[in-house]
Amino acid sequence: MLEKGYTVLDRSFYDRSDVVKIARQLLGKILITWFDGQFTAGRIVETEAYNGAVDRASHAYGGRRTARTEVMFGRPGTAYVYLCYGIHHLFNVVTNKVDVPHAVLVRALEPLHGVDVMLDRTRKQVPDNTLTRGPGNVSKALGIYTIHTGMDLLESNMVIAEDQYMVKKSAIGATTRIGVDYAGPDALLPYRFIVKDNPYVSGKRK
DNA sequence: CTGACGATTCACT
DNA sequence: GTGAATCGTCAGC
Repeated sequence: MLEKGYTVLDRSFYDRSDVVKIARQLLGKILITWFDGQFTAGRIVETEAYNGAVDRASHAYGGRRTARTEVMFGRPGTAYVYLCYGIHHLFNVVTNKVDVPHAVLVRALEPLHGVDVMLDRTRKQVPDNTLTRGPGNVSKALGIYTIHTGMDLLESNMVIAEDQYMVKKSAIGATTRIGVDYAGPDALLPYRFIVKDNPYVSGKRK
């Protein structure tokens, strides 16, 4: 099912303690879904790290464990999808060991496969750089909804893979996270990673 | 049970 | 730059 040359990331990639490092290393990796026989994939060009219990910007701040946040306490490599503003579905991948609620939000992709399907799902006419720009658009283009929360990204029809492509270190930028002003001092942390100059990267901040 | 609100996006001024 | 859309989640009563 996977394109030749794509390798699904192993559990060990996610099963590490430094979520900030994982967020940075996810740049250049490929998010793939094949729902209803429709294959869509894009290269990750923007991520944000959410550092669990000690991060005021995280849903799991203070170890808050509820029905919604429960998947973040689960196995590394699990999808955490939730509804934001009653409209947008945001896709994250859970990292670190069980009971440590780390997660990385995928904020933007560069489309690789299934652009026609993405256009259909987003009801757009032209494949411009807004197609998979911003976390709400990423999920919409790939067909990701809250029903997919808890899915294993190693053994399902939604995975993160890699190929030979590598993002140059000099092309990676780190900034503060978007839309987390409520997090006080933690809003200032450089936990957002982007591929500089990529047209699919969201936001106006550098 | 109720109310306030959000890891956003888009149309409009 | 401003504001609406829209609903699940969660704290509080």
